[in-house]
Amino acid sequence: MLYSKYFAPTQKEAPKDASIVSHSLMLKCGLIRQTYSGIYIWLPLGLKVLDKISQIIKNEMNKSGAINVLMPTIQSSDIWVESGRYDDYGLEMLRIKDRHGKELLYGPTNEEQITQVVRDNVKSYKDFPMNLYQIQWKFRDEIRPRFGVMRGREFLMKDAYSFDMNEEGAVVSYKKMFATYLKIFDTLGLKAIPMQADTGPIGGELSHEFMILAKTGESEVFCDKSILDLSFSNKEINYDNDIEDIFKLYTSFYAATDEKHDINDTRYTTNKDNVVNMRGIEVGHIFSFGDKYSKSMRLEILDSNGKLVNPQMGSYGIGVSRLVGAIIEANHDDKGIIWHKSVAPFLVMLSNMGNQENVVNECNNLYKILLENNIDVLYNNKDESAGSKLATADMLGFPYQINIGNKSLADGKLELKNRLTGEVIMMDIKDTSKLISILKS
RNA sequence: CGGGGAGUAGCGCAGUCUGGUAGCGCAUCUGAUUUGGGAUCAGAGGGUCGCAAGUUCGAAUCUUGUCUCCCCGACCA
Repeated sequence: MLYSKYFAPTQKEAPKDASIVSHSLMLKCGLIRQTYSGIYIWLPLGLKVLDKISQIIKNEMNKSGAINVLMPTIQSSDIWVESGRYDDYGLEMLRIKDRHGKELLYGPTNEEQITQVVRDNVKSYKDFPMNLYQIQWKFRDEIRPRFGVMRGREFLMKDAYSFDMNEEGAVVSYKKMFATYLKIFDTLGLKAIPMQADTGPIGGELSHEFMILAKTGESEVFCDKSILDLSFSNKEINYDNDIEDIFKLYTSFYAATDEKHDINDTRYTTNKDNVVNMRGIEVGHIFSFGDKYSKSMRLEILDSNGKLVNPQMGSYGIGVSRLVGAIIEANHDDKGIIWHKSVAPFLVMLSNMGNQENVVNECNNLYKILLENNIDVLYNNKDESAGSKLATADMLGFPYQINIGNKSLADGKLELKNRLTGEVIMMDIKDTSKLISILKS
């Protein structure tokens, strides 16, 4: 992609409204623009990140056996009346009337909707266990939206819902998601720590929040330092064998949110000195809440004895749009964003460090070769100063930067810079196969 | 909702106290010279000063009302 033909409105100075670094960088780098309080336009660069995160989540969810669906953003109030939450949910729920006076709402979550779908279409225990998920926009009319996309009112969320015939099954489904989440965050290059959490208005008992430790985090958390040393090490999960071990390992350490902090927990009392009090950004939350909705909404399934039972359910959320902010919050320096390869909007920023004919020709050539090799490259061919191009490249923070200028060309070289490590390699400009193998590694 | 701050060009700001024909930096456009850490010169475009009413010969500036945004708190992916 040619930077001059792309739509990435960057700016040197961030709007004064941005109070935290990720928000500021998202505005400066042209990822988002705000339209109203807590509501954002996703510009091309930001949308690319959103899509990449979504794709990673889908891949891992699919591997776990979950099935992708898509439910509408607008829901009927009827099912919420049925579950009893229409009155409970309060002002956070955006209520709308259509032309017939029918009461609708912009979904803040989808337990009711999914329960209805399963109720209307599943009759037998043979279809269970079942886990349905979607990635869809939600709206919660937050009291105070803030921190950019970290607490927007409209936000993109992955929400999954599991259905089991009994509690044992529900626990297995829960642990599956527990492991899947670890894998997802690991793939995104994040250390998200599962912590015992409050269940909130959704209700239930088994509940973990996945927290990214960051100074700007909204919640106070307590966690055993040792859990930070655990590495998921990119391995694939064997869903038949690994689930229990993974769950046991991660829950053997003390980790809890503020509300669940329990100084009498043995994991805490025996290991007090190792437990640190920090702040965290909640990027995922999993619940198991039994028959709360299956009962109130009369979802009944025939078991193997021919008896009708209310299935055990769980719900599992990941804040997809929030993750963009959280990832930046966790990965940046004073020059800009440092994207992890898995979610970087582009892999490479190619810059011509001069407008001399030979420099431009070499850059054009290399650009063509990179495209032919399916390298996701943004080519900054703008007529601006070399310093400006370098600063832009650092700010946008793609994993690699390739710079070609008279200086490097004098030796027939190009400069390959790793944004994360800062390491710079001078490479023979003709040795494109070596370059491509590095970029693809 | 309580407490605090702010609305002037795309972004950052000055001007408001003390009313007198709206300014600076960055960005944008044209031309030239440039290109290894946010270039230089010359020129250009861009504003109903958040909105409304009032006071006044005259309002960005004073008065009243109103809307919006941001920060701290209660709520949450």
